[in-house]
Amino acid sequence: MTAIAYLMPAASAPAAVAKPTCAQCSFRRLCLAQGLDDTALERLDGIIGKRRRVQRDERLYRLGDSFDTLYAVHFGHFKSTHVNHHGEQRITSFAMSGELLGMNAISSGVHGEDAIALEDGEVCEIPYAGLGQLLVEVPALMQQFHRMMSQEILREQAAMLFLGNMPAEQRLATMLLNLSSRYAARGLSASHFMLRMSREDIGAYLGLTVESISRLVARFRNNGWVRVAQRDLEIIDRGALESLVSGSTNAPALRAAWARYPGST
Amino acid sequence: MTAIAYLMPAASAPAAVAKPTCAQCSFRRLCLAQGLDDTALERLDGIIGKRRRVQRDERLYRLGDSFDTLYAVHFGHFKSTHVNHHGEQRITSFAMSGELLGMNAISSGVHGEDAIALEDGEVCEIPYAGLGQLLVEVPALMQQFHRMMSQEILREQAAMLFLGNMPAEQRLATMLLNLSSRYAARGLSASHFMLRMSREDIGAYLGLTVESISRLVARFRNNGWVRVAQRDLEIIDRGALESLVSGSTNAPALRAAWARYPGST
DNA sequence: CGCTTACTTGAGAGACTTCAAGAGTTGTGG
DNA sequence: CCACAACTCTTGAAGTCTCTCAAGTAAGCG
Repeated sequence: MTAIAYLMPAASAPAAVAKPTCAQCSFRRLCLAQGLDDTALERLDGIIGKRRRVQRDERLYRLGDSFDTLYAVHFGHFKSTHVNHHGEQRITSFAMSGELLGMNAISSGVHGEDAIALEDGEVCEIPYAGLGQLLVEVPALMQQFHRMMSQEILREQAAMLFLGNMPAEQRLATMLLNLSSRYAARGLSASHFMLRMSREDIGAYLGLTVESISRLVARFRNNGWVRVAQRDLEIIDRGALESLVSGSTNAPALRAAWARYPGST
Repeated sequence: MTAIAYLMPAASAPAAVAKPTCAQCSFRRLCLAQGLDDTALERLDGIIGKRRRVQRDERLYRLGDSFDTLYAVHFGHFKSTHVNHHGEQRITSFAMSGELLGMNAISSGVHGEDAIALEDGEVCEIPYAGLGQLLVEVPALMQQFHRMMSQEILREQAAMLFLGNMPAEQRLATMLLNLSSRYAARGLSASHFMLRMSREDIGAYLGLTVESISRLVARFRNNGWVRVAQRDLEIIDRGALESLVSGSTNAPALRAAWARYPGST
């Protein structure tokens, strides 16, 4: 699993982690801890149950599980999936370091999807009850929590826009640029990264078939826009991808939406 | 504008409204006020700026407007729209009584869409700063606010699922059933209601063209599933619509998602 | 090294869109 | 109250994009 190294900064790499804290975490400014002072950070650490290791393909929670804790991704990637009668999988989001999983279960108290690890990873367990208590006492934390919920709404809306609107080429370009900016926000390369998900997963997210994704990737490569070897992807001609996205159907809205996405540059 | 009467209960009908309060509001249990005791209700009323009348086609806010207040729909319908370079409109949601508008602007402080009245209506202005203050003091209100944000995420996800997945027929059926259950939750008929939006708006929401919507509506009518005269719609064969939605691609997830939607029966 | 899983590529079919008119409604001014 | 204009909606025919079906190839894993 060398792939993990891509998203695991040196600081948090050691196999035997002492007792990680939000204060030390390199993804602090992308997460709930954003904008908190030292005292507040300590209190947040206080309610975080534990850092939980998860293996590839392990489910963080399943459809129907009762909700009582939010998960902040420490490292690794996750997908949120729905499965239909035909056994087909549809993915509503991919989560990476600093992002929160489970917020959509607050209203009902029950998870409406599966959260599955795309690779070995680690999450911070944040008991929702404890968080609620802390929000009242730490206004900055409440503000940040609301920002993150709001951002999640924006994300889904941006996804709605491209699913309902864009031709396949633009959907893929949009996704690649989105991944790129999120990696950049994490101090990683914006132009060269590993796709953590299969072609099938990409299709399940973009509303396309595996075959279409495969053909699109080939086209992007043939056009000289990207260099691809399996899941290793390098963006060669970012401008081409950008103009593909923005020259088209509803680009302004989309770009505006993605621009507000956590981690965009 | 006789159409308004459909969503304006007798209690709130008088032209000269004295001083409406959350306590009196018939949509209380669908809105932020849900679960609050009398004292809390009064405090919520205290921060609500005013009830603002809006006319058909009026914009509650526009793309780029700075965000400082949330809007609760008192009566009337609204659409949230994005416009692209080509002048095409895409709709991310339709809002009706008791639903909150503007939550997606919390993260950036700027509205990323236009909210447009589909008919004359009224909204309650909820200053976000004041609300933040009150959330700290009224735990039940904070809980309810989080539930509403969470529900909004679920809504967009459900929309994502059908946009990326379902053929046109199922999208329309899903939307009609969703409207139906939301009206039912408001004490209105689940089987007979007015479509507040144009065919074009429906298309802009479902990711289809006006022509497709028109053909679909005709097909539904010819199949004896609905009776339609302009925007007056009556569901004749609910079972047919339901089996269309659930017999298909990703029904379970979708139904689960819609089931958690505010107002589902 | 063989098996399973993931990805690629081709050809034909189907669904929705686009383009083009035409019909029905609604609103307005004489 | 009617007539005309402006929308909104409907319907048809051709075109396009993506899917489905069907192999075939490459990679990962025991």
